[in-house]
Amino acid sequence: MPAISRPTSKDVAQEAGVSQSTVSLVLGGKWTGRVSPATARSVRDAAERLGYRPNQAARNLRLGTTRTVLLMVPTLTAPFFGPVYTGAARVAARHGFGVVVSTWPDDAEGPAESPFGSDEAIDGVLASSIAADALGRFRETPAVMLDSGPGGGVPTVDFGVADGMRAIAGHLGALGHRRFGHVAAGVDQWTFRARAEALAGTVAALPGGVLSRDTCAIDVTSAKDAALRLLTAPGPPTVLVCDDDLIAAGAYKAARALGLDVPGDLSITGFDDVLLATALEPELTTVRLPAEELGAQGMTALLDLLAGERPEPRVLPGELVVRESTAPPGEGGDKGRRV
Amino acid sequence: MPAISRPTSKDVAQEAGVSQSTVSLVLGGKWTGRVSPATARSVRDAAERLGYRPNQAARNLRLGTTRTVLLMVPTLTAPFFGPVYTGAARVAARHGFGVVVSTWPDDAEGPAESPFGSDEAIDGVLASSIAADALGRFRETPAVMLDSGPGGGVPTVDFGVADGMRAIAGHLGALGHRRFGHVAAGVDQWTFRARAEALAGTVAALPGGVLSRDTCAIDVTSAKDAALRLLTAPGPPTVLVCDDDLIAAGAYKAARALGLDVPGDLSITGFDDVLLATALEPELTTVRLPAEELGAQGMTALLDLLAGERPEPRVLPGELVVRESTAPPGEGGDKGRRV
DNA sequence: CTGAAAGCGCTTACAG
DNA sequence: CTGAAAGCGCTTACAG
Repeated sequence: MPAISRPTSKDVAQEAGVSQSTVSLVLGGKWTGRVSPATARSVRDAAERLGYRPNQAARNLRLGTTRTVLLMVPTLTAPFFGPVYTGAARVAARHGFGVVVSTWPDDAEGPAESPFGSDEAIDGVLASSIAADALGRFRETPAVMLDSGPGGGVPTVDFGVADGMRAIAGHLGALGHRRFGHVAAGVDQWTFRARAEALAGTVAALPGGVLSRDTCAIDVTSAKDAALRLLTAPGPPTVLVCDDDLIAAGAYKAARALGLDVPGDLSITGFDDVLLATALEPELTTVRLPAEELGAQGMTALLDLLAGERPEPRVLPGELVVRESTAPPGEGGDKGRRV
Repeated sequence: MPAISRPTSKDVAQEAGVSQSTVSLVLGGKWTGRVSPATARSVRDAAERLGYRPNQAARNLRLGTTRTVLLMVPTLTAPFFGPVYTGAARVAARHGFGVVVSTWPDDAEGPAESPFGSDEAIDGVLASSIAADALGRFRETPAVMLDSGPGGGVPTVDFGVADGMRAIAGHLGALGHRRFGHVAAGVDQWTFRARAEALAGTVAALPGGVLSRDTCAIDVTSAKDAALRLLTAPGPPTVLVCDDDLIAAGAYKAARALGLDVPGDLSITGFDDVLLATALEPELTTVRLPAEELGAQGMTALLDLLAGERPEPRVLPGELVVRESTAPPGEGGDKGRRV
């Protein structure tokens, strides 16, 4: 029950002294060569005067569209996806589109149990952090893949994670580190495979470089356990390269549990640069991934696709952010240890 | 462009051998006494067979609704609002509603510059963490206030923050603390006023209880500075009660900067229980606020309101979560200090 | 250059 | 108990 009934295109037509068709043509931007400039101007003035806003429901009904886009993400709880949604919703709103969110139905229950209205009618989908061939029933729907790697015959927007990881490894190598431990996310996604590969490559190219690896779930406790295993193995690493900031938080805990000072005894790096990175002590050296930009660029690409264009693949570079959790190896000795 | 044109109510009518009206009546749940049970059954079977889903655009046009609800929050960057949105969107989707998000236009620019489509047509608004009299142009729109305190003549859903704060202060008092420092959010919201009041009341009731207070923005750096001021004043507190978890992270930094062990030399508490709380070392004693539940209950209330009911005010209790950041005062002495 | 008309898919009086 | 018809507000051939 809207407070006051809004003006319709009919009202605008009457106010401007023209027909509804003319109003639609002018306001829809399809008037050049079909309506005189003077008439167009008076229609626009009338619309402005009345505060006219087209009724989307009527528009959608007529056009057979929904002006709704579905954003699918692996999980809602990771701090990473909030900004992705924000970015996507911001550009969507600018074009009169809404965004609904759904998680990938790997929760065993299957699509039917998906908490959100994923079976509602949509015009397109933004699929984040998933393999292109997992699109499933959205195969038929215009789609853009986010953070899922190139290929798959679908437009993509990705982060330059390999470059980001090389920047981290390079920074660490320059500091003098040779013994690397990789606390890897045990999640089968392109982004983590790319990180692992880039790290392995860079360490292998380093004279005397050695890399050990352990895998964990993306939560603090699991990460701490994995870090502990790496740190207590013979010939332990002098740096723990973590697949994301949350995992790095777990690595901090492992370090403290072993009485290791960060970065004196052990350097630690993250990935993503979420809020947590500066809340930790010492503040975390990490790679900033422009998550909001990912959502925004993804939505832009999807809108282009819907308009019949063929958007080019895009790569958003990450940025190495050096803070206080990295230092030359062994510098700290035992002085920073706590009992 | 949907892959295949979806079946309409006309198709269902034909399949069931009845009229479109009957289909609408049956599927709309308004058939009792107007359609025979046998007919109703056959309509439902036909709809099922065809996989019929009503066209929302047509429905909205006919009914004059939008099936869209606006969620307004103070800021999108705080980790607290993600779950609120999730909870709201979950119950909204169950009723065929969408949720759009907008932030309060305190960004100087005013409503016109609001990033989201806040001037799009909506059926109702969920207003979070704001004074009821700040509803502005949504005064006319059905609204539910979230986390904004009771009163204002609008249905409300709130957290039991006063009780939560009393639980924290009680826990601390039982541990033996008497000198309290309050690192308060310098934000004029009901929830923070309620926290301050509850803390002051509980400390005042404690024999020998004394309370100092300093104010900060809700970010780590500002919180660290405020904590530092409290800690370096004469007769410093033995515990820092922080208005939220992020502020507590700042307090941790202040403690480390001063060489104070947590909780040996100084206890610290937070509020909210976001992800950060367990990522910190030591893990944070805090009050868990059911943010997702706030969104869900708020949306339920709004849907009730839209259905013509008058939802009762609701209060969602917080839960004290005791972790490792609190201990009896002075226990640590100087042993935990770092140089 | 402009207008009259059809129709998108619903829901709801209204008539029977 | 059931159906024919109107109309929500748009956009787009079509006619002039």
